[in-house]
Amino acid sequence: MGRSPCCDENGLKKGPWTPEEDQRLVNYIQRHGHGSWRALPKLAGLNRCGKSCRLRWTNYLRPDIKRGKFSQEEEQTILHLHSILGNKWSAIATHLPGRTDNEIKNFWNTHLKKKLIQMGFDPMTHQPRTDLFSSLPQLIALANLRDLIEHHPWEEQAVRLQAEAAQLAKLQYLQYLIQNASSMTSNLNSTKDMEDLNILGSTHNPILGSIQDSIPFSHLPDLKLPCSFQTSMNSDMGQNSNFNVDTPQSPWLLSSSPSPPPPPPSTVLPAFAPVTETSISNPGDSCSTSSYGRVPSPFWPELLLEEPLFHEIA
DNA sequence: AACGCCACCAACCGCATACAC
DNA sequence: CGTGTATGCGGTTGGTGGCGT
Repeated sequence: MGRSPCCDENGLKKGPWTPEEDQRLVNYIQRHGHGSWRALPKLAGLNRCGKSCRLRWTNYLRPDIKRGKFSQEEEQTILHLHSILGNKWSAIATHLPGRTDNEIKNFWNTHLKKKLIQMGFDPMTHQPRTDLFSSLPQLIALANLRDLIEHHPWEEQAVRLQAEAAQLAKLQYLQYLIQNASSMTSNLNSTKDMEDLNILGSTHNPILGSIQDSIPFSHLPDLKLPCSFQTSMNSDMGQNSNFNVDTPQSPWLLSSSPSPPPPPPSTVLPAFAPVTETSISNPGDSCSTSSYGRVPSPFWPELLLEEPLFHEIA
């Protein structure tokens, strides 16, 4: 349990790498492999510590590194995995080929975290925040509406906004169901599931609620279900699943949503249940506390939960 | 043009874990 | 089994460039 000695004890160079240093490191590793990182700098003729060399290689020089902007798909994957794994950057990175944990961590801290906060979600829990500051974006949005409202009859505005919100909510939710249809087929096994899907057209949807009557479902544009989904819907009438439309957490994960939709009103349920210490496989890990341990909500898409990931969180 | 502010990201630091002896 | 070393990991820092004033 000892600690490795500090790198700069012997006047070793720190700071940004020069192209010459990069070239030396690449050349050496291509010829000999990295072997012992501690011995490598001397062998490669670098005035750096082994740790610095390792980081430079793994985060920058490795040939299989994918650089450039994160795609929408990658962004969703990170959001999804982070809601399950927390700040386990290396674990998240294993599901994003070519991306390093450092890169993902930076992307999270500079983009995704802010995005969630702006939307009023706690970036650590992925749940809607209830404190005063979290309400600021909504309050500002409301303030911006004031001007609009002052110049138009209030009722007319309210009805119009309500109608638009209802349309948007329905479209986005339906879109979500369709996009994840193939992965849900294993879970969509019951008449209950069928009912859950049909709830979009009912007048009892707790999400859409009373506005359903004023916005007939038939007003929505035609949306085609994937064949595989329709087939499974027609054939699967098995046992119950946990799929539940009453818990629509993290709706911004809709992949092609132009902008993240707001959290659904009136239905705020946990996206994941706290996990007890005993359910975590690695009790020695300081990150494996209940604050990090999470299980996915039934609402979350399953498509990214590959088998190795289940083992990680099991 | 000069300055300040801010976002981004490479690199560092320190702790935890794995493993050899 | 205890100790020391190597490596992995996550949090943080600091340099840099873009942008607005």
